[in-house]
Amino acid sequence: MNKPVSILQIAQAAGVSAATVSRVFNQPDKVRADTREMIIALANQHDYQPNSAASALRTQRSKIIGVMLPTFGNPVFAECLEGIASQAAEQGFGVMPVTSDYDSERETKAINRLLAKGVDGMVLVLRDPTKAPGLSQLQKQSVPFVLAYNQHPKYHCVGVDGHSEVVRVVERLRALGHRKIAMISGQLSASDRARQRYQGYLSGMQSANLKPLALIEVDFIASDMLALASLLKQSATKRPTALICSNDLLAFRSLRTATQCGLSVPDSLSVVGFDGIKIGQELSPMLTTVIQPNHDIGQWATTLLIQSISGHARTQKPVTHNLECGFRLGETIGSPPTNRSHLARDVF
Amino acid sequence: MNKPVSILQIAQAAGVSAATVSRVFNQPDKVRADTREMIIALANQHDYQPNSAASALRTQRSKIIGVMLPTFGNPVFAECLEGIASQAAEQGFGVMPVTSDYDSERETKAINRLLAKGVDGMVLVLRDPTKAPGLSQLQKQSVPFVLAYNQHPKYHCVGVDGHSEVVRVVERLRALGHRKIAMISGQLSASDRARQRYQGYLSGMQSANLKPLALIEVDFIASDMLALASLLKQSATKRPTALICSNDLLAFRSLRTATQCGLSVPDSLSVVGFDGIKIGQELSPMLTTVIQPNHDIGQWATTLLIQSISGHARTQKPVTHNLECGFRLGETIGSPPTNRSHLARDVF
DNA sequence: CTGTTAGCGCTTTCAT
DNA sequence: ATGAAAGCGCTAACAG
Repeated sequence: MNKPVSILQIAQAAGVSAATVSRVFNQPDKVRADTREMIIALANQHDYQPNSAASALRTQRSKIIGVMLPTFGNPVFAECLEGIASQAAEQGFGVMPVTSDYDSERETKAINRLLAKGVDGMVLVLRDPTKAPGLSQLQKQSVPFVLAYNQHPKYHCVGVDGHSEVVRVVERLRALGHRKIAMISGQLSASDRARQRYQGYLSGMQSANLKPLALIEVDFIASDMLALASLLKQSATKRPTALICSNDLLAFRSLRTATQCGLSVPDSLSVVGFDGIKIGQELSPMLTTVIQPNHDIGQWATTLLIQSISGHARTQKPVTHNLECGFRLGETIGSPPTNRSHLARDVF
Repeated sequence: MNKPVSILQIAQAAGVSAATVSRVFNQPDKVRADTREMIIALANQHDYQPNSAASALRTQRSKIIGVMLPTFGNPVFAECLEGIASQAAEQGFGVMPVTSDYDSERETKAINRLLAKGVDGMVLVLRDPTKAPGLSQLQKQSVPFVLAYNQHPKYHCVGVDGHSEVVRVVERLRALGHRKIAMISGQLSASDRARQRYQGYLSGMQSANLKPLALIEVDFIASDMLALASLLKQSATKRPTALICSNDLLAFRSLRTATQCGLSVPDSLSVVGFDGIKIGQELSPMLTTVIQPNHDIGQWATTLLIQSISGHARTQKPVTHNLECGFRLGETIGSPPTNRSHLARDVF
């Protein structure tokens, strides 16, 4: 239980005052080169590290960024967190993440825990930015924050334009010849992302001059894909030929459901995901999906946040960054079965 | 930029000393009930939160736990982190995670960053506990730590007994009739977990009176599964009938490789994973795998760590907890193809 | 049960 | 370029 070295010991060993040692770490140019190097050498030699609590107390900055995500289990957020953490580390910040499990009440509690830990700012992935009580708390205490994957004109946001991405997916499917394109989503009420993607589906269908089909809304937690199953069990002329999934996890489930219904992908059903989580490309068939730049979203959000914290452009206007998505052309989409080939298959 | 309320303001508002307010938060029973409640009311009313930096400075405890993982992207560690974070939160601790990306040098740097942030202790997932330079640093500064998923007699460890779990897998496969059972793994040199599992394979084969096949060692980062592919392309009588994968990610790849080689699973090849990541059960075929209690591993490690931090049983002997694994009987294993059915297929 | 007192280690004017 | 001094907000003896 040996005590760590303090700035004073280094100062004494160097024959200077504590102030000088402090400057070496915080404003190196204000110290003559040779003294600086001597002090650095001494510091290394003694394993000296400035005490973060003392520095935080004095400067009123913890150099810690709070992060709230729905869960670490979804690779989307895990990758995002990686982006946040690496960018933060680069700038000398640590990261303190908490999860809300997609639950509004927990969001509020989580934000408060972060606040109690004295974070300098937060990156938040909210269920719904229009009704998040925690935010007012942040504003009252004027703690900077940036939303990730959310959209809201009044706050800093970093994410993707889910709307137009889904429009493009519809276009692609249309180009392949699909006309009966359905969408499956988690509960729309549970996230603005899901709503945005669904809106994209509607617009896309309209632009493509196709009739949108009823949304298949499933409880994300429960693994019941019954609605989809009963849809897929309809005759080939009635069921959709393509399915747009609001996220990759749902796409995996849909793939499995299709298999269980005896439909082969992509011959009898095309499936497209949204998220681009890496595991999708390891599977057979490889998932076709919209690839979100999760890591970059985290990085950008962090950069933006640290700018806010540092006070550059204070009382700045809210900024929204929508990053470009990629597209993985996997093995789960193809042309829709024609009547002929369909009949042929039945005969066979 | 309104200043947060300090303990002094609450004290004045309540007509007591700062010490009393402090006691309300730290040793509530030492304060008369009515004064305590009055103070709590006042604190809430003013949104008072004890300043964590000040408290950390004074007590020399940050109430933050450092966590080092290879990556957040692997659901195994993401789930573990969730366990750590929830347990930590329960005990009033925050968590500060960093990733090492399976790289020894980064491990050392990451540990130092955590140290610089003044964490009270760490949960570590190391590449190899026998040669981790960072650990000596921790011991020198007597910062408590617990290893997760690693095994080492000299340190606190929480994990699973990969050895005997794999032995059991071999037994299962043997019971199904398999005799040519191969194992595929990431680089053994890259983790003691991989080595432990491989040893389990060897023991298991020996006990089952089977001849172990050469380990298929793949570079985990590169996606080359060539070695496996060439093995699977051999004639049915030469190639293995079952494949034990050292982790689930490898299992997914193996499944894909098998498909690409024209082998159907489980008819022509049985595949077993290790990890039990959740997505495995959403796929078709559902992955058969050993389920590690990742969340519990995180929880236990954290509990143990906080005990060490709190100084209960100081200079205690190192403890190792190996938690029980589960088993998911998915759709990727079955009896090996018999000669008869094999010939039949060839003829067809 | 409550108050007084003395710092925890660092940063930052303000001098020199 | 460097030093002296004050104090960030809180907690833990020690008194009473």
